[in-house]
Amino acid sequence: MAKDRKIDMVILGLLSHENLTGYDIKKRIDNAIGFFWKGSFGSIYPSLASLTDSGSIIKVETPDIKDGRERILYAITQTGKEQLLDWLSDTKAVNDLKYESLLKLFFGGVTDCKVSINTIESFRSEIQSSLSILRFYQNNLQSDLNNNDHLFYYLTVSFGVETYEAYLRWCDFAVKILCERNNL
Amino acid sequence: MAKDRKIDMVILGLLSHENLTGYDIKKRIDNAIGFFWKGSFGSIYPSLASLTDSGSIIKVETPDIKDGRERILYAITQTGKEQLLDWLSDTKAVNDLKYESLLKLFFGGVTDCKVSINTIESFRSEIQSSLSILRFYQNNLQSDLNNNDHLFYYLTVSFGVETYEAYLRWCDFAVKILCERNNL
DNA sequence: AAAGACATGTAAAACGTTACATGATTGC
DNA sequence: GCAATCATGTAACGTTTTACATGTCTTT
Repeated sequence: MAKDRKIDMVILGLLSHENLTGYDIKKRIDNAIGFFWKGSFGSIYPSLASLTDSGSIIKVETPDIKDGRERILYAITQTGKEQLLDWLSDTKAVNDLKYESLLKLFFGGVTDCKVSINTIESFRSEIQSSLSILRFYQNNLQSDLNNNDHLFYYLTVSFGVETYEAYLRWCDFAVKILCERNNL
Repeated sequence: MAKDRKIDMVILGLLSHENLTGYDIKKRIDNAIGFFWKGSFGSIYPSLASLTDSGSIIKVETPDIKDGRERILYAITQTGKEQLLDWLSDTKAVNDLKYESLLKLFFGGVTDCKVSINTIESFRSEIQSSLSILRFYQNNLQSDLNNNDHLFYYLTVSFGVETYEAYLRWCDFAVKILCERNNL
């Protein structure tokens, strides 16, 4: 047990706030932590099954099954909480970047400079739209930092804002250098 | 063919600069692009084999085999160059972050605030040591930006410096907020 | 003599995504 | 009525890491 599959920890973490269905969990991942963590149904449902088997979470009855729609609500158990706390208190963490845009830029020397500029511009516009969303969240969260959950959400969103702003500064810098270089 | 396996593109890109062995490629990945891309021998050697099969690269003779050590030098072919250029000119790129430190922080509400501060401090020291190395590279590269390869290397390293500095600013900010909150 | 770097490669395991399969409900 | 969303789940596929296996050369 305790293979420490990361998706397990994500689910335990989310369930430590509130009871959720698999579908809810997917939405939470996409909305709240999507900019630094991903998760698909294909990994969520199997994880829910194995966490249930190991007693880290349990299925709870939904008192208001108003429709014929299947809906399985999960709750974290004491075992699950302990597992989560163990993971949280371990300072070692894997932080991994896979930036294909940078990879393309790194090899930009073999091709026309405009290709690299396109790569950067494409990256920039992607970041810009994500940044707008993050700023929106940041503003909303800022107004209620006394709520402990909001505080931690706010801190991670602030990480996103700070780094995305840095990305944009770098985009300006890189494009400027490339243009100067090629008299564009 | 042309499954566009990313490791294939990394190898083609590196070979577009100079002929290399699998072992060399591993070192280049670790040193030059390690902060935003990873690769292991277990993916490099199979990729070299399949790229050779598809005619994207070829084995070249090493004229100075001075020792009994096995050493296979690879070179990129015209086919390989075209493949690389196709990939480079495609603006769509997958940029993926997996930050376990942020994940832990996000769930920090369930545990003692000091645990979260430890997580951040651990992240900070990791970033700090990487940043020193990146700054060292940045300075070295800056002195010879007329070399085109150096220019693109410099740009990616600058990305690292800019973002790592942003990370550190955020660490200060986050720790400060958490301390204020808990009168630490 | 031993440790560590050089050098190639394979096999197993882990992990995750994509696509598929199924079906109900809600909003337009 | 139709599209979108809600909702769960499986299977195939692909990629990558880890560990193993083997052997040489260089430095201490």
